[in-house]
Amino acid sequence: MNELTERQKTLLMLVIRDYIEMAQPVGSKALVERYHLDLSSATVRNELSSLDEMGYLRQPHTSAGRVPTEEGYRFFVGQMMHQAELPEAIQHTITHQFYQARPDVDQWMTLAASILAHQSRAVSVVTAPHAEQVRFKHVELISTQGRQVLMVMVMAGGEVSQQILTLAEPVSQEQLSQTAARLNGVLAGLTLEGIAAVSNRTETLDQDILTIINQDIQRMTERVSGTIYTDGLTNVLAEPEFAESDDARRALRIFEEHSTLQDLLARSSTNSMVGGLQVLIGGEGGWEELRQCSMVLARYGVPGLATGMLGVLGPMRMSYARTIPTVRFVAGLLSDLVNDTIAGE
Amino acid sequence: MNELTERQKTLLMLVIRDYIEMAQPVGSKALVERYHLDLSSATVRNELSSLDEMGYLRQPHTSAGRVPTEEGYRFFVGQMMHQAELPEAIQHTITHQFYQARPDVDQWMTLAASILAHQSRAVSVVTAPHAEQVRFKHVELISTQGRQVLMVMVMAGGEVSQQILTLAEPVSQEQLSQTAARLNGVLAGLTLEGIAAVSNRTETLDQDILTIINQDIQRMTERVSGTIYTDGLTNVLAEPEFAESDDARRALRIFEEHSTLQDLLARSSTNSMVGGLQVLIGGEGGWEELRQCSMVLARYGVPGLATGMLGVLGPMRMSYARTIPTVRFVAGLLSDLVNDTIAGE
DNA sequence: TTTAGCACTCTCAAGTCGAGAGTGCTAAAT
DNA sequence: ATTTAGCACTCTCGACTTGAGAGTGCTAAA
Repeated sequence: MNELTERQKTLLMLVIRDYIEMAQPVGSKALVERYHLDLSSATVRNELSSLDEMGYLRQPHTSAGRVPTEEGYRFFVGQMMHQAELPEAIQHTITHQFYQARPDVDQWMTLAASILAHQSRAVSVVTAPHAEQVRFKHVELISTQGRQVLMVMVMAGGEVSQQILTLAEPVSQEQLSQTAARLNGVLAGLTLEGIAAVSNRTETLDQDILTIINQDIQRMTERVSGTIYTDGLTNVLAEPEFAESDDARRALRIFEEHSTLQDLLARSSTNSMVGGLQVLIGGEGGWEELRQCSMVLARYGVPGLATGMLGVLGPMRMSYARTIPTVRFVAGLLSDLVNDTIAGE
Repeated sequence: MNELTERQKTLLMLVIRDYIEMAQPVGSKALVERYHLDLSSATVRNELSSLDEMGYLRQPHTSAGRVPTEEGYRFFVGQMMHQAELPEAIQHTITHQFYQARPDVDQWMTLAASILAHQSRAVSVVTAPHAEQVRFKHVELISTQGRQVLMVMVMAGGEVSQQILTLAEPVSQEQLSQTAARLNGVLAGLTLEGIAAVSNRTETLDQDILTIINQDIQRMTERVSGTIYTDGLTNVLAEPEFAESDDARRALRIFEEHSTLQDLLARSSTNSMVGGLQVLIGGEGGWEELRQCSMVLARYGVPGLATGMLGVLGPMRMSYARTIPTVRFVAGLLSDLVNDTIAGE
């Protein structure tokens, strides 16, 4: 495969930009007119023909305009990656929104998903920060009624798990508080193995709660990512490529079924570093249903302590120019938040 | 408007049932054949013509079959309401799913939404239980790093609110625990007014936290409903009436924008009692975007203490026969759960 | 009161057709 | 050696036509 000339590069960029905007095959004449090129349509035609042969463009049918191939998009994104920076005005707006949101992980995640969806006009996904090494920090037991107890457990990474327990017999709030205090003392900073090793024979109540805690931490340890937040599912419904084919419907279903989505993210996350951006074009990474889609993914957080992923899914001709800088910026912002609130212990 | 004869009722029910299933205008001949009626198509034609005049059916155009009007659907639902009961097998399956879920409100809500969406093959919505009278129960302060503190607050109704505080200066976990204990003592059982009246001059730390608690409880008091959970957004995408028109897209957007949805539910909830089912046909209640849709809504919980809503949104020709019993059953189930875990204090 | 028969209406899918957009190729121009 | 003009050719798309099919309302007979 030969190197591209400067002119070919420019032309290729123009074609793709145009196609992303118009969603229609772009022809030589239209191209010359719209961008006031100092070339005749015939010349452009020749160049497009070369780009076609080299695999960057293709024709939906003889004598239609050109449409980018996956390879074409890949080139486009490659060019875009370096330059694109989110306009300051938008940066400020976004920062401001986080600043005035209630300081709570759940709120932040919802907000991040919402911002990504709006900016990219596509579907967004954000996972809450999750620690590779789940570590006990604090447990609280709150009596609600007779034998019902609300247990709130906080992990070192900041993850919170709550559930409702039913005890064998009613216990007073004083007793519960004492139990919680004892457990907090014994379990502080322990991981799954550490907790499994603790044996506590003094009180049967402690023993019972300990079992629950153990199960809970096991569950959290086994999880590959934090809770998933999505937004913008309805954005892509307007896109022509999603109008009819039920490929689209299946693609969206993936985003509703969080378990599948978790697999998808887990698979992609193996080769993504915090700070780095990953663009999967045409369902790269072998996800059949997403063949017509692209994803822009990033990992955020503090490596080793707590990280999460965020990204955007859209049609292959999504606006990378808007999406890539936004994903990068929000990832940075969330990293800062994680760093400020959770890290540094 | 005259009374309907028995035969007209039967015919009307058949037409609607057929239309719900087939999504196509149903004609006299097809009706006779499909249901082996002991009538000629001409007779049926006359009856349909009457039903047409009475406003239960209408023709999309001359010489097409009949389609139910909103009035028709209303009749259909009225008939259905009493008889329909969820098959025992399904009741067991659902109960079982709740039984083996993790005992946590968040899980229950997600599960309820998922079950409703699956059973009705439409969009579901569930709100977490919310108390009309928000009442303080317990607060916990957990130091995470330097000046960062995680505050977890539990209300009498079982609602939980958490957020991250940034203190003016670092405070030890001991101090935090003492503050929490003091506040728990003073605030126990108080509502918004009660808390506003408390003035606590002993410690500035207590004062600061108290302010936050006050704000937080205010926010929760002002809320009209608990957190919203939805599922099945992609279900209705397959429906023919949602295939093209962007009415559909706007309708779905309502379900993504939780703030709008909250208004919608609030408006509908005024005239709905716990235990009672409400069916809104054709966007009754003046919601323009939902003109082509129907909703089946129910309120669950313990009146006066904590209640929530749940329901299903679908095209007007959704399967009421499946949806109504499911909504009713799940509402009952959630009521029991609320009753078991939260009430009886 | 019900039914058979009939003329009529309207939709829908298939087929036809011309305009328009785009291409590739060739030969002339720079 | 490039670039450009010109031209024949191809393919899509919307407009239009047409015939089959489904359904209706009406009338007259059972």
